Amino acid sequence: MQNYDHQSIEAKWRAYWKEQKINEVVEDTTKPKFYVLDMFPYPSGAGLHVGHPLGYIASDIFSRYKRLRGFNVLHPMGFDAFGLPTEQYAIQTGIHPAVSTDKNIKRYREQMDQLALSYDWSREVRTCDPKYYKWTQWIFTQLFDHYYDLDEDKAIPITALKERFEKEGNLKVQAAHTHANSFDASAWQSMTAKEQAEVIMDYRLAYRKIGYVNWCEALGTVLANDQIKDGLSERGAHPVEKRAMTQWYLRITAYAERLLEGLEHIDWSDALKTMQRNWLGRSEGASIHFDIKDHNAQLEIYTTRPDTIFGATFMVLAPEHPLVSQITTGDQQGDIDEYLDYVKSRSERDRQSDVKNVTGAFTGAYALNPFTQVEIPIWIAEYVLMDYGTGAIMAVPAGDERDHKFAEKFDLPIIEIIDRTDYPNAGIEDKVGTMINSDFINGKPVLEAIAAVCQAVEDKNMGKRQVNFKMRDANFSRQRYWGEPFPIVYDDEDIATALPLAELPLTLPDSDDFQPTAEGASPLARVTEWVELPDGRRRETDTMPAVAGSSWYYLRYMDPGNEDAFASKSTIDYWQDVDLYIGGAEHAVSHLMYARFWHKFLYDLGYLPTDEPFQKLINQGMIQGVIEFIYLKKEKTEGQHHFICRSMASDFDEEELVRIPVPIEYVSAYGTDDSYLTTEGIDGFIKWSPSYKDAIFEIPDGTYQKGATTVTGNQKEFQLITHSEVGKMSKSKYNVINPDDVIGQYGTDCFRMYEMFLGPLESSKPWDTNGIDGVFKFIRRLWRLYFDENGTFAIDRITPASKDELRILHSTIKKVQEDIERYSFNTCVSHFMIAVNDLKAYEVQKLEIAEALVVLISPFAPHIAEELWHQLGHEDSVHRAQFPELNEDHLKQSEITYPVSINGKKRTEAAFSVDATKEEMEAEALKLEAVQKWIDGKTIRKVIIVPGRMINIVAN
RNA sequence: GCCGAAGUGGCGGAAUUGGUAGACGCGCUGGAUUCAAAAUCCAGUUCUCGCAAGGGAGUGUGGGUUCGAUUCCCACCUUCGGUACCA
Repeated sequence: MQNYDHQSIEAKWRAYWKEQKINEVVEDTTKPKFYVLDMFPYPSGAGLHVGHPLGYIASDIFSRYKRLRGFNVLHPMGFDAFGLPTEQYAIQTGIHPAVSTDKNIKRYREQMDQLALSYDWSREVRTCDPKYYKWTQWIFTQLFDHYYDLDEDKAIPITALKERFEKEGNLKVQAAHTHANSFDASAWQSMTAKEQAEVIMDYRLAYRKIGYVNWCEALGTVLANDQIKDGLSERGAHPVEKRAMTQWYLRITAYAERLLEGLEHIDWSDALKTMQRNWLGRSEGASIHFDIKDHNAQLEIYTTRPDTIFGATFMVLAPEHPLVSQITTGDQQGDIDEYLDYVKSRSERDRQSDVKNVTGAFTGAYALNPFTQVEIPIWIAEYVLMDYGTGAIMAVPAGDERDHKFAEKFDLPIIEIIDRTDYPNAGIEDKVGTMINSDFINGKPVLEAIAAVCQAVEDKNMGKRQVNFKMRDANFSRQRYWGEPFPIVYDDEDIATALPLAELPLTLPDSDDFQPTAEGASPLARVTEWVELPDGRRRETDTMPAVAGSSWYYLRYMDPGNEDAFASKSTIDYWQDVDLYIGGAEHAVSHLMYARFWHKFLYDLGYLPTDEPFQKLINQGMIQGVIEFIYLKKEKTEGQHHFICRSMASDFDEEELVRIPVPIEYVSAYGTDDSYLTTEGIDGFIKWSPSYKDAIFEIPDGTYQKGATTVTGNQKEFQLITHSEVGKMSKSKYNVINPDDVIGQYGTDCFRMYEMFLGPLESSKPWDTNGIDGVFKFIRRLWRLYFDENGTFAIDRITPASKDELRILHSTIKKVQEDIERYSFNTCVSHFMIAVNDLKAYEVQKLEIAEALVVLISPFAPHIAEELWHQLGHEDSVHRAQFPELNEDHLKQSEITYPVSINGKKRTEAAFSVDATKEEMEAEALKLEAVQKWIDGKTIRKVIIVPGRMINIVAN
């Protein structure tokens, strides 16, 4: 009997598809479009592991399915090729990032091809390619040359803003900005060019300002907030400190409201939307001005609880607040200076790791409650952050937990302002209860009180209602080599200008020194012939972060070769936006937020027809690995490392042992509860890690050292039990499973179907090769449906399919179609198994059934489907076929078997004709022997019959 | 702490609108085929009582709604993910 030979068949069809350019797609207005996108990978040196392809396979199945349904499908892939790891690798090895990037991409490409992912590679993009980053730079120049007008609620050219300043100053301009002062037309006209440039800078959507940045000394660069974990750099776990630097920023906050609102109209998971909402962190409240006793300056605070103003017993400024130096009194100067020193000495990590500890110092100054003129002492404390709100708060110990702790520690008064006797379970920050001790709002419920105070604040000109967002403008500067250079030059007055399109791309100059300079400037600063222009101007030396290139790559796929635009109007009008986007949840905030921001910006400029880039988004789960550890005693035995069996670990205190990860190839029964090392496994481990070559390995029955066993018990085989843990697949845990190995053994079709069969796309699960045999068997069984026992292709082309065969086929069509549409690929695989198991009852398959089944399965197992399709006599590819049409008539049955329950518990079954009436069924059901037995001696209260579903008899 | 998701056999998981809980696969048990093995095929497999027929229990825990709850409501527990002095 001829068995399915995946090696030769898969290779044959991959070559055929390549030659036929079957995956290339062009705009075709006669067909509806569908855009399926994967998050493009960062090509790391490690290659793909079995976890990466999960999303790629799912999106590929969906793409192939949509093609069979007559859609013109755009399904591209590219590489997010700028970034820190490649540069770190270059620093360590001297290999130029461009060289290692090329090599890594080549490897990724091979692995992806092996998975038979139907990407149109003629559309590949790489963010590090000058032809690509020309347009990344161009979008940056557009951000630089626009500001956000709040009246128009969109981005407007800076030239229009200059004209308004010329005519009327900035008094009436409603715009997103960071400029502190107001000026009229004459003030504007009397400014120097440099002063004007500085004002304009504060309005640009891409702007420069001094900011406190996360500086990582060891990496020599600024890090974004999401590159920091627990106060240490995500990469390398180096300490991070705050440092003031002039940096480029993108004014994403201008789009905060639209980024929030847009979430209402896209089909993303609630979990993801909530994450974005939390990140945006919208809050409604009021900003209120407090006079300062004996000072001209006013103190502006932001609060979400203006109703609690009569309970404000002290004010707190952030230590960096500019007023601190002005208002501190002579006798408090010492305290304040001491506290500021303390704050400076604390790293980001200290601040985060001990939030319970309350600290602060008194300035000696007093603010005046704007309603009552009561004097309120002004303190400074770490817990108030300079870059949120106004960097200052009114502290209400009775209404805020942190304020309460602070008041207790420094013995400040606490005034109860809300009577919550009607709400015994409410917390002190809940917006329920009735105001007390609160002047004109006494007796009002909290929500009314908030409104009343807001109104009074505005009426009396003490401040205004205000909406705040937690999200900050993003730092867009990196002091690195391997990124897009900023298309910006400075003149001798340090006025920044963007390069015109004609001068783009500004290519990254070649260099072989990737270390940042001692002052923390980018390595580009060393390339003086590049930095210094002949006319005396100089270039920006920072580069853009990795998020730049990934914020718009999905648009470039529409028209990747275009040299005159990031994509032509006609291709954008055709492809519109992404219909389905699949990728990991690790990009839930930064990448997806930035892409949405850039998309909305380009929409404002009229380049895009829609204002959201990704209509449907799915986060695929992670495929985890099992990490195997062995226990090492911290204390050496007779100068030797001493490992012990897991079964002995409970005899020791936790502090006495360390867990050492072991590469999984040495472990027997890998992934099971009782995985262990044999003496061969130990030998392998020692060879791999020679520092343990003389180590002692102890099990309850004996020891193993330097190749010799001392077994005291009667155990036949030496088994050192390991400790298993599920975790991320990672090089450092030595638990990476390479898809190439699995594919080599089982074939791509099997691998694809097995990854889908593992479970729902969105849930994380550990990789387990054990189950793959089931899918492998299924594929061979599928193959055998088409061959007789002599291995000859055998299909009945004459006999029409029976009713039963048609029912099997059409129920499979129905289920597969429905399940693909709801991205439930694991259940599709089950349905295929059921179909093949059912059809096996027929010795020879009928043509009609055989053909439809091949098409149905082709998105999942493209190679075997293509082979069978050609064996069936087709010249063209199965991937150009049509999805079989569902005919519900074949699913209709003349009889339905009903479960019959008594009091909700199923007791028996009974078959009824589909057109039996309820009355007939009820009468028949009551006559059933099994029913009689259960209702004997009881009264029938009710009989419930749901047609097509079930029968329930209620009796007692 | 807050927000989100999820808890179903020995294991991965299924049950789409409240309607036969455990599809499909792994594993396991027994059998057929074979000189033997691989491969393949057949039967069984939630737990529990019982030789069987047939009972009882059962979807994290406790309650509720309903003729009927894995599904809806309330409270709690656990796990995972995100986030954190955000005023």
